[in-house]
Formats: sequence, C-alpha cells, structure tokens
Amino acid sequence: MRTRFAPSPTGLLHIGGVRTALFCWLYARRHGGAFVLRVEDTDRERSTDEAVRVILEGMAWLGLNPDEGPFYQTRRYDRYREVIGDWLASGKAYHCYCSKEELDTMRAEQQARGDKPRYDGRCRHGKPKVEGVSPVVRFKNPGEGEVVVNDAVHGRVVFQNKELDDLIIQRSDGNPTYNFCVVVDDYDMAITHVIRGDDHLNNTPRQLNMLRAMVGEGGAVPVYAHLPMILGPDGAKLSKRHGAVSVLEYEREGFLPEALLNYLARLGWSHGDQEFFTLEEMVELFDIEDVNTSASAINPDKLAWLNQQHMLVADETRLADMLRVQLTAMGITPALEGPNLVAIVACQKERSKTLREMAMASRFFFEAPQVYEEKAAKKHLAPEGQAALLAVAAALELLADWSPLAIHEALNGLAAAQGVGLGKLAQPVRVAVSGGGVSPPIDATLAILGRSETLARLTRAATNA
RNA sequence: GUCCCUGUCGUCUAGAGGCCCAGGACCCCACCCUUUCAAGGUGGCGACACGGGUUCGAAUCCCGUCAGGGACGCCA
Repeated sequence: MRTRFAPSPTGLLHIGGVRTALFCWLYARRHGGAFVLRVEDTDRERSTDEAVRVILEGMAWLGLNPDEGPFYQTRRYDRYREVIGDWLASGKAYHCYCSKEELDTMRAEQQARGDKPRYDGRCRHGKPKVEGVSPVVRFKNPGEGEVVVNDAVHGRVVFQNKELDDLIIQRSDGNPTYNFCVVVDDYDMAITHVIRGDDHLNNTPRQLNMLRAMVGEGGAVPVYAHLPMILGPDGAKLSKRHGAVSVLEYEREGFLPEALLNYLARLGWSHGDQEFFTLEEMVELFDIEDVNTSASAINPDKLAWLNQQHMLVADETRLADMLRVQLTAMGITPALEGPNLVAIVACQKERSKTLREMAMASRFFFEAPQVYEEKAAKKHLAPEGQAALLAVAAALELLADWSPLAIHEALNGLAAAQGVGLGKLAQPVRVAVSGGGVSPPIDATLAILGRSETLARLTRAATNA
C-alpha cells in the first residue's frame, strides 16, 4: 500500500494541498503503507525554490513526514526520455510538427462549430514532417471505446475515448509534460492509491490510457480517490484573494498543527458526530470510503474554536515554548526570573483562540501599562477605586505567602471587612495591573506578576490621577 | 460550446426507503455559573435547490430542470 502527495511548486502550499497530503498520509498510516512525497516541478518557468521550501517546511511543521522522498521530477528526465524513446519506437507515440498558430486556429474553428477543442491527430495520419521545426511528442490515445475510472470517492465514472485527444507528452524543447510524468512516476514508485484533488478527475482517463500502455493489458493500475475541493470562506475557489495563504502563516498566527489537521480532516470527512480528534484517532478512524463528494468552504471561526479545544488539552510546557516564540515576535524577551510562562499558559489558554492571541493578551505581564484603557480607567480608577487600590496594596504588602490562594483569601477578607463585593476591589486592581478591564482571575494574575511589580503598579495607579 | 463532478441549517456535516414534521458542531441570541474576559452548562434561531416519477412510505432510488465547480494548454 503506497500513497503519494505530488504538489507542484508553482504557488504556495495552502490548506487545499495540506488536506490532500493529510489524507494521503492518514491512509498510509492507517494501512501500514508508505507515504511518498514527489515534487512536480516540470514547469521550469513557474516553479520556485521558495515554494519548494514552503512545502517541505510546512509538512515538517505539521508532522506529515514522508516515508520516501522528496523526489523531484526534474531529476528524472533521463527516465522520461527513456520511456518516450520506447513509445516512439513501438508506435505508442509520434512526432507532431504542428505550430502553435496552427493549433490555435484549429481550436478556434472547433469552438466556433460548438465542438470540444481537441487535437485532430493530423500528424498521426500522414501529415508530412516540417523541416527546421523541432517536434513535440504526442501519445496515441485510443480513438474508440471508453475508460472507466472506479473512483474510491465518486464511484464509477465513465469517459469516452473520443472525448480525449493525443496529448503532448514532450514539449518541443525536449521537456516532458505533467500528465506523462505523473504516469511514469506513479508506475515507477509503485503507487497503489492515487489520492488527489477533484480537479484531476478529468485527467484520469488520459493517465489511465498511458498507464495501460506501460503496464500492458491486465497490468495493475492504482486505486484513484478524488477529493472534493476546498473553497475560501466566501465559497469561492481558493486563491490569494479568497483565503489561500501559505500553511506556514497558520504557524505564525499561533495555531497548533494538530488543530489545523483536525480541522482539515473534518472538511470532506467525518466520523459520526465527532468533531475533536487527536492525531491517533484520525489515523485509527480515517477511511477513504467515508470521504464525501461535495466541495466545502473553510470556516475560520471553527478552526479557531478547534485550536482552542486542542490548546485546552495540550501539554502546557509545549504551549509555553510556543508562547515564547509569539512573545519574541512581538519584541518581548521573557526573562528566566520574570513571569512564569507555564503559569501564564495555564490561565490564558481558556481565554485565547490562538497562541498569538494569548501573547497579545499577556503583554502586560512583561510590560507595565503605558496608558489605561479610557473607559475602564474612568470607571475603576476614580477616587473610590484609587482608595481601594491603596487598601489592597496595604493588605498584600503584608502577605507572607505570595500564592494565588493567599492572594485570593487576602482580597476576600478585605472585601468582607469593607462590606463590598470582590468586584469592587478586583476591577480597579485589574485595570491598575493590566491597563484594561480584562485579564485572567486577579489572584492568578497577581501571583504571576510578582509582589514588587504588583505593588508598584497599584501605587502608581492610585497616585496617578 | 463539449465532457465530467456536485447540490441537507449562513458554514462544516449526520443521514445508505420507514428510527427524520431531519441529529451534531461552528457562528449568532438568551439564560445559568462568575471578581472582568473567557471556558463550561442549558435553551433558542436555522436546511433536505426545484419539478416530476417509483413506492403503502423518499433527504435517501429514477428522470428532468436550475444552480455551482472542474477539465478541454508545448500549466500542473
């Protein structure tokens, strides 16, 4: 059992590609097979090193590690030439001397007639060779009969050979083309399951015809599984304008790889009513038979929700490391003797959707507020609030044990003594310490901040009118 | 234009003829909990594209219509 993920490095690896890679990977893991990574870079014009980097880095970040590869098609040209030579010699392929202009007019005429534009095979049927023109090579597609694709997700799909034409397998500059390379590679790499995007369903009959030319009658061909497309949040095809960003952008924004994977798995696949899956569960439960057939739009809110769900159960030390990265990106360098990152994670994870959000909400632990949020200050740092701050500072100064519990009891005691609710004390403190009206529970917040920093911020806010 | 694919709440989906006057999740709203914000809990809003069949019975099967997407390239 062998699957492959075969991206072309002509654009950034985005969610759609990642979902395909995930399903290939899951299927291989589930069945104890191999997952092969192959970079389809035969389009020299548009392939970039940057795109290759994103593919490799992105997959590594997600843990979608290939068992074999990456293989690069541009390094397999000798093999492609060999096959083309064989086919030319055995009459499975032929040279075509038609110029681009000639082909353009042919297509235009066909379209004007309402026909499907397709090469009419004139060079196959005795059109004389043109001197001084370097020819392309075309594959002789069967003219009759039908090609049946038994697709694992779409079921039986039938194409008529007369809808197809003799496709170019080698350009006039000698470079082989995509549909041909795919066939040679899938054959050479002994791929048993071709899992890829829906947009390739139409290519499959051509590839099947060429594959049969390779394996001969009765030879084994892979199982095909065409996944439904992923659309942007607005339902439009994924593109730069419609939600297509590099997968690495999700890392920068502070998403957990397992959350992204969980989200992507649920696009086009489901297991009853279950929404939350660990990686292990996905491997155990995933099956290509359960993949559905219709395209789906990405929903950023649901991704964010799932990310939080995964943060809630993730190892806090690991999250602390990720939080550190986010803080650093914001220009904050957490000191060893400063606020404890694990403690911050513990109280912030249930109030953050991403680690980036967590970092932004935690900035005040590292930097005293420069200004107080206007509305919050007006409400809580009025003379009455400032008096409360002084009282709290006095109580905390004497505290023997600087722990959340001790702080909690001290504040409760003070509130009881003053005959007010805890909120009357907590809110002014929150504003004094964080600069705004929102923070984790005040006891945990102060415990993390430390006594001297807490007292400094309290007195500053109390005296700063 | 031709061929192919697809069509259940706004979105992701469950549903393989009766369990469905359609279930879950995100979003939104309300309430509970509560020191803020959250998290959590409870409840609410909300869909079988349309029209014909088949059947005692259809979201599920068949046909048509409409709508969306894809392919038709010396791109992948």
